Amino acid sequence: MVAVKSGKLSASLEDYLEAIFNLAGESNVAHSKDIAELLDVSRSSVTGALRILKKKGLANYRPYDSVTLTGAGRAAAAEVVQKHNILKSFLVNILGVDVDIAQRAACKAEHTLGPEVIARLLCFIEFVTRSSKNGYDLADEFKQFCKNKLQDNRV
Amino acid sequence: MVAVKSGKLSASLEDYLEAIFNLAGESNVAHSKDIAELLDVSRSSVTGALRILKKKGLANYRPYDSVTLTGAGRAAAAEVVQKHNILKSFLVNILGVDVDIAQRAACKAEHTLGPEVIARLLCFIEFVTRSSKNGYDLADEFKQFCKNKLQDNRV
DNA sequence: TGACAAAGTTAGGCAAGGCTAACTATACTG
DNA sequence: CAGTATAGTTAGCCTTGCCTAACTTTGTCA
Repeated sequence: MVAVKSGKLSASLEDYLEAIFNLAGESNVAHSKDIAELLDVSRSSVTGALRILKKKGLANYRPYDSVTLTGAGRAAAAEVVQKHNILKSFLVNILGVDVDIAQRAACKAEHTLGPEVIARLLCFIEFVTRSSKNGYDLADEFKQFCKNKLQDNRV
Repeated sequence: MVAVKSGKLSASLEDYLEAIFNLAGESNVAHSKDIAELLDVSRSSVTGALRILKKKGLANYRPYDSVTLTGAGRAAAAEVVQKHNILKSFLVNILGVDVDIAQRAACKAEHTLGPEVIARLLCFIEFVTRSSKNGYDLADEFKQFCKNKLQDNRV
């Protein structure tokens, strides 16, 4: 019974997980300092978060050492990252939202949308991809449509 | 200079505004008790929130009296409500998400998505409506596509 | 090898937002 | 009009999550 699914994680903790996941990459380890910089947070806040993640069985952490994620931690992080990517892809590739704005929006919404919504969003992306292969470029059609509309309304 | 645009509101305060707006309806007034019930929060939390909304010039509030929104408050609330409705409409009518799940998702995401994203989402809804008038029922096509997909993945 | 810089931790504090319990005001009803 | 139920408020507390300042550990290099 290693990986207790201890309830939902806060948005903040998910951010830390995501940061560690992204920083770790191949090497598998992340450093407090980099986490702090990535999340724009003080080093002491990182220390606090790591202790909580450890307690929840999501991170391997010992004072003054670098961090790795446990299996459960990696799974949880991967889920968040996946949500992020799906959201961003939808926003950029289908809605045509500016990349930076989409990035920021995805960073927030990734914590609020449940699996049902994310699954359908992913499905929708596939649907659009499929239809573009079949000769109907929905995203592009929409971009045209949207350009006029948004122009009218000065948004 | 009545309506100071005093920075962004927290998700919590937006929830209170939205609740008051929805409860007020025609009558224009809302009662603490109903706000508390709607938001599933204690009455004392409502009192605290109302004092803040008053301070921000968003609510007309006097102890032991019912609440109304100021012009600025109504505008801010309407914006949140609009985001909510756009999101919910997208989730239900295009993605085919279950109504209750969509409702809950919209309640959260309404606080995190900026005007650029919302504007495009609205535009997308119009786009889909338009194309259905032109004989291509995109939402329905997607529902078919999705049904198979999601079945396969047991989501 | 020892001194210094960089990384990490600890202590203490703050703000937001929620809670319960106890109190006050209001309003309804006999 | 008195008494009680209901609505609203206040006081005091808790949790989350962040901060700064001061301290400790680690690692590097002269």
